[in-house]
Amino acid sequence: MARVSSAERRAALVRAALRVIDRDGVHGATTRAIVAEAEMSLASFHYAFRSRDEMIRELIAFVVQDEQRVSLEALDRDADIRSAVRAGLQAYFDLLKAHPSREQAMQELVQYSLRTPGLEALPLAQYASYFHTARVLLERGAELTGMEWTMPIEQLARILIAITDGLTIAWLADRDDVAAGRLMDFAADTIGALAVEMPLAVGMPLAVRNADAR
Amino acid sequence: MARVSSAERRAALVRAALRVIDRDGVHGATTRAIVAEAEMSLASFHYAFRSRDEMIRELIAFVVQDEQRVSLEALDRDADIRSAVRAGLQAYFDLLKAHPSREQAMQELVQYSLRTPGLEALPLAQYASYFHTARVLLERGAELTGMEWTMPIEQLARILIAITDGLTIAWLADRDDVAAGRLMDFAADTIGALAVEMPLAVGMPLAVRNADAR
DNA sequence: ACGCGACTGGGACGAGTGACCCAGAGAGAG
DNA sequence: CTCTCTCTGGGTCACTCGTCCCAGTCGCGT
Repeated sequence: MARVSSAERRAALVRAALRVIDRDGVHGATTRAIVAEAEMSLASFHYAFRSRDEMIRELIAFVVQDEQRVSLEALDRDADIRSAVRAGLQAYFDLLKAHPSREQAMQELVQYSLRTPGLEALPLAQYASYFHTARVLLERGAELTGMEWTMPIEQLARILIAITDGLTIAWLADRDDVAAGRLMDFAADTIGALAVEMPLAVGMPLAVRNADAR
Repeated sequence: MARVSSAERRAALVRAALRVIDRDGVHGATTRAIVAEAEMSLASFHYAFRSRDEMIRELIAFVVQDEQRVSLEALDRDADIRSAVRAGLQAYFDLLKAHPSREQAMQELVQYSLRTPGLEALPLAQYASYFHTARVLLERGAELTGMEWTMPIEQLARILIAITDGLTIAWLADRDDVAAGRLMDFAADTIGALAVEMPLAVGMPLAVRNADAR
């Protein structure tokens, strides 16, 4: 094995652990499975990390940051807010269909953290990040379509995350694409109905504003 | 240990396993932990069950049946459908607050089954049962308040379950009672708005037509 | 070029794990 | 009462787990 810095090794181990978790679940992410995936020796693991939990902690931080990045990139700019929300949900759902075990792993990580002494605080941060991301998405979506929300955006963000989570679990259980589609339709209709046209600013017609919003 | 029938022993072990899972999670439900909780010997476990997985299988069947019973008993008969839905959600949320780890365990069981060869089909049955229960609750709720649903009840049931699951995960992560309350308010408003007064009718043509529409 | 210290590989340890086995206890049938 | 068959207790097996140790190695600064 080539000699690399401890920091690089930590990152490589976290990436390898993610692949293992994706494939075999959190339970299957043993130190041996991880170092095998990373093609390292067991000793390298404990040279880079004090313990497995320390690695899990770093892994969760990485995942949270990564999810935030991905979903912010996926923001769609559709004609109306209802379509924008629907497209956003569809984008997530396509991701779920493409990598079901990855999304399942995210939920497993929450469960695992909640059960593991010393890691109880991580889910709080994880969900704070989710809510923040949802909030940013909703804000940008409204901005791009010239609308504004009639409900505090924190509440909207929580609704969106709840529906996304619920959609995920149910779909993982029964893989019913049609039902998932209907659920997303409903969510988009409902959330879309909570936006109203932004009052016209002085000297700024709607068409212009829409054009600028790109 | 007293001599009891194999069937009783199976039931006792399942109940003990549920207590262990409630306390320590699915991961902590080892055969030894379960027999210790049930105050039996390890041999009794493998006399009653061929394997741990066989016990888990029976446990999930028991849990699904039990949840259905409990939620059907909790049906409230409030003045209007919106309040009825809100009260139902609150009843569930109170249960969640009283036994957080039990609801977490239910989700862990889904994740575990999805990851365990031979148990992949169980979540499908579990969610079919959830949807059925939600459906019955919605039907009875509408009936008691003299309303009828303007959306196919299967879709409504899935919405209700999704929101409940999403509510559960988020609350388990951040324990924000106020936000959970607002989410339930929103769900009740939204779902309540999908019911209309049942037309008084000799022979009730609309209701009959709706019933046929299945 | 060379020594030092960061890094690696293989092996080992102790605690658990699910599964299994067998001698024997004891309740119920005859 | 005695026989039979279900059920029990304790012990054991093979295996996996996280963690640790130590001899050796190789890059880097001097």
